[in-house]
Amino acid sequence: MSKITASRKKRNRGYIEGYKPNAKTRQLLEQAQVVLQEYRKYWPLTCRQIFYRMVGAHGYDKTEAAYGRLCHHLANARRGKLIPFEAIRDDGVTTYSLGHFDDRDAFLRHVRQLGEGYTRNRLAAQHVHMEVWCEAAGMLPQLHRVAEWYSVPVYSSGGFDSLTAKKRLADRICAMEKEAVILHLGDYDPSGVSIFDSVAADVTAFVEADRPHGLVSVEFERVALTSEQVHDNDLPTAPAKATDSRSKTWTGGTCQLEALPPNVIADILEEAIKRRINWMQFVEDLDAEEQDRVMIGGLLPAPESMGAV
DNA sequence: GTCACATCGCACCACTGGAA
DNA sequence: TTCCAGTGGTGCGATGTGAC
Repeated sequence: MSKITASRKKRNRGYIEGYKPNAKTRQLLEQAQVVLQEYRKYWPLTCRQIFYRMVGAHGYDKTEAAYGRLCHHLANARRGKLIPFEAIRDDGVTTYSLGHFDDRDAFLRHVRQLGEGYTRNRLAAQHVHMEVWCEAAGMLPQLHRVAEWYSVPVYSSGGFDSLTAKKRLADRICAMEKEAVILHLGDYDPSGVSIFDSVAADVTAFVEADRPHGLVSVEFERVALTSEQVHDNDLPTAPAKATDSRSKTWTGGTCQLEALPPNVIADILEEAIKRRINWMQFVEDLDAEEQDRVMIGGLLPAPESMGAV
């Protein structure tokens, strides 16, 4: 019978108690903490965003090895409680939540909360339907915070490549029976631009084939990242990979979306949404929403009927 | 020569695990 | 602590293969 022996070094599991990084790592983590504090409002940041801010603000090496090193230390620092878990987003988890309740009172409380937080779909009466699609799934929470006020849904382009997702998008647009605008945020590189163009062509073809009438159309707007934004923000670029077949027709450098500071991305997106909004209609909807909320409040179960809340 | 289909290597991202 | 190779799922363009 073989004897199981402990390996020379065990991988970190759970929290790292008494985490004491060496001086060089400590300096790296301090820089990361500065970036996290600077953009506290935009948490959670992705590792890529922290990386690019460190490249820009602290002269950190812009290499894949340096990025890997940073990810490694950020993971340890979170296990070591030096950096809060909620500061960084690195998950790709898909969740199926259950619409189940502990008991009747829990259900009634839920209904009351829903009513109190009632929000109208502020896009429903607009002449144009909008959606935001982003290549980096980790940035969705930041983009959602901007788009939520306008009832603009945010999607990850992880599924943008999928034929099913493209058909579903076309179906949604046809069902809306009005103009649609897809605001896209992605890297400035041959693959990113090529995928954007092919998706735009594919969805447009589906919409044109299936639309109920000629007023239904779709426009794809590349909100970020553009060559102008790379230039205007003096972003760090890298040459296009020679191994990528699409690089042959590409001129100039490439740049990751995360190289743009979170506040700049938020401003760019908000400006793109605002440009399409009919403000008179928007204000009318806000007024109607308030009236709806009062009316719904009167229909909700009284707090005393739900036991202790 | 043309077409359809298959295959290949690549991109994306945040790790993970093993070795040094 | 650092480095390297690998993982997951999908679509891209380029190239190869076979049928007509």
